[in-house]
Amino acid sequence: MINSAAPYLMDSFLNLLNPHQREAVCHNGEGLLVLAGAGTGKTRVLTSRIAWLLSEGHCQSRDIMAVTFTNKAAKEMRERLEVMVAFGFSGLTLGTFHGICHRLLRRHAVAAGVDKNFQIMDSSDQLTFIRRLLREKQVDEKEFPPTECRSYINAAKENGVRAAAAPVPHKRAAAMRELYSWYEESCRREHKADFAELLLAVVELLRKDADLRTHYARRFLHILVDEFQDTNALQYEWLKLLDSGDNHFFAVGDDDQSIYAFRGADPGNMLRFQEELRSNTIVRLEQNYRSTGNILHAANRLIATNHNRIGKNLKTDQGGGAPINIIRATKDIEEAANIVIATKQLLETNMVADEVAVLYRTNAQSRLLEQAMIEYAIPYRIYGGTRFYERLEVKHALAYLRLIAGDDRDALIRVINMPPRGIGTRAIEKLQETATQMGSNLFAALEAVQIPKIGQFAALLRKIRALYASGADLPTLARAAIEQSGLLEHYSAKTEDTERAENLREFVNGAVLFQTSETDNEDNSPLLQFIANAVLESGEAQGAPSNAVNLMTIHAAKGLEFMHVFVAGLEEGLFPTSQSLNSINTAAIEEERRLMYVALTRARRELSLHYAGSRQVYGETKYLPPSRFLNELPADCLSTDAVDTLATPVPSITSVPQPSFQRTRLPRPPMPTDEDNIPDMRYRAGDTVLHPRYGKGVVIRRQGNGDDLQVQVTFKKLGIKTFKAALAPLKKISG
DNA sequence: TGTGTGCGCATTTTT
DNA sequence: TGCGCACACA
Repeated sequence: MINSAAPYLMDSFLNLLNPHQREAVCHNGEGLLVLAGAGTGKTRVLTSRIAWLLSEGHCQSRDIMAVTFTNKAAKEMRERLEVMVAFGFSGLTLGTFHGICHRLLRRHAVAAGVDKNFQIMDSSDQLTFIRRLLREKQVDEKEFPPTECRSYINAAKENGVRAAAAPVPHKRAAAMRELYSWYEESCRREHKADFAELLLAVVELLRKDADLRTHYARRFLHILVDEFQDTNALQYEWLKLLDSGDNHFFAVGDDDQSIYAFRGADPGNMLRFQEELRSNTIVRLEQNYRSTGNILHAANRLIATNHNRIGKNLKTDQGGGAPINIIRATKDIEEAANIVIATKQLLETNMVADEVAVLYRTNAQSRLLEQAMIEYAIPYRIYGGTRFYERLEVKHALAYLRLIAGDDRDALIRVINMPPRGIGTRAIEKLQETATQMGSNLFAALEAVQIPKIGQFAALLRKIRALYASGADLPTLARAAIEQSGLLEHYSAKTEDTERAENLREFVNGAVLFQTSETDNEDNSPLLQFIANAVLESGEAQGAPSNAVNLMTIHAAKGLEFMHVFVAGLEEGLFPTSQSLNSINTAAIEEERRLMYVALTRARRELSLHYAGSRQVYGETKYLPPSRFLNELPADCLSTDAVDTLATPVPSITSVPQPSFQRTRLPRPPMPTDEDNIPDMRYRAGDTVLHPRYGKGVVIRRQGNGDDLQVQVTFKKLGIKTFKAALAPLKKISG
């Protein structure tokens, strides 16, 4: 059967690959781990692999599953495949972990014990849900902050653990577990699923249903996983459950780019994968097609400082290129100005704005940069804003659709008075009481309660639900949701809200588009699919000017590349963050270093690294020394200015390395409860200390250990003083 | 019911 | 320092 790329076409694609890439693409053994460095063509390898499998007749498209983390990555793979696989690849399972599990869960809802019409909660929906639950159970939100509860629940789920099985090491954990248990119960009762639930429910289903597991494990002869270093315990278990014993796993990842360990991602899964999923070969992709020699050299050297890594070295055929700049500013505002002025000069020499990026560690840093961009009239775009389906007005519109689809309590509360129709807290309380008296839910009470305005709302609800029952299509429903509800009118009336009204119209456009392009011909209604899609794929952040300088966190920059990259805020306490410096676990600082590695490897041609002598942090002026990462770069790829800059002692920590702690491989060492247990932790760079005579100062450097520990403290007026930590009358104020 | 005020908080966040 | 959220008020 011809279902794939014509052979001659495939040959031409194979010819584009280097020997290592080809080795991976044409791998014939069982499993394969591809260690793909930054800019080494990993997407090309993944897509070529699929094209090769099909063209060589190893399998049909329906036998392949390719999993990514982001919708963007899935989309990119799909687009590239469309070019490569001439005869199409319908039947191929390609999507995110969550997207694929979502489909499985809908298909096997009954077997999994969930309602077929379950609704997905995004993280903000989840928080609202938890808040309501806490209120219902009369739990003090001060004592159990909803966000902490959410983290607890998500972390448990991502480790594959239900409330019933959650460990209780201490009293608080017992309380958390009970909360988790209530949460599970409420989710079940109200047909809600959070993100992690999509995976956990499928994992549990596969755990218990051997037939189903065998079915899928046999079906997917080839399972390809992108960004394997980012998999968490639950995702890994899911993959393992799909192991039939003789299907083929193809994992692509880079442990050096693991920057989501803080969220439960475990790069150790790469090694586990090798052992447990029959991959006795690693193919290393080290030929980099992105950056100049200097940039790669710097990145290689920096990351070599990390102990806990599989190990690889990027190389390039390009020359050294421009040396890396390191630029010191006296203060943060000046740093922003330096970057923006340099950007302006680049643009004047015909650099395309899109090809310039300013990267930073924390979102808070974007403010000064943004101001400077405005001041110098440079078009810019900040990534990380509110995405389309996360916008307030769009969430309202979506809530109306949810109400059409079924009894959704949170959706009801959200829009019962949106647009305002005179239903206040008092009325809602009454509604709630009625529901309790009836021994039923809010929706039953809606029809029973004797409040005219609620009666009107109930009528509205009946009307749009009737529309659905009569078979109205998705765009009609979307239009009804914003028009009959009065939402559109409400936002159109306010001149300052024209953008919101515009977004609501865009919402309807989205529905029209979804209706026509809808590829997922499962047995679910387009309405449910549309809602789920909105949550799982909440869309681009914003449509800023098309050609603009890119401002984003380093996390957001992963996977992207730019001709010229500025990295801002390279200071101890900011990057690496003070939290990572204070951590007794070296894993934290290693993750920061990987983040730096990601930042460096975004640049194709030029790289400028910036730091400031002082910075406003939460209204306080902090004097932070330059980041250790700057000192970890080899001098021979830096500009001479850069070397001088680093050598200038302002406040200097030049080449004195921070005391490196013994690298233990303990997964999670116990957190210290009392700082005094570990005297070395008393003073860290960036800490604010109080001296009886000199006043407030900031620790900029520490040397030695135990009783010999010396700290250098910079005082606003007196400058830098050195103290013996054991003797000095210093008191730590913050850090 | 919408508006104001003040408190508390403040890495990173693919789904 | 700046904001987002919770609560108090008119």
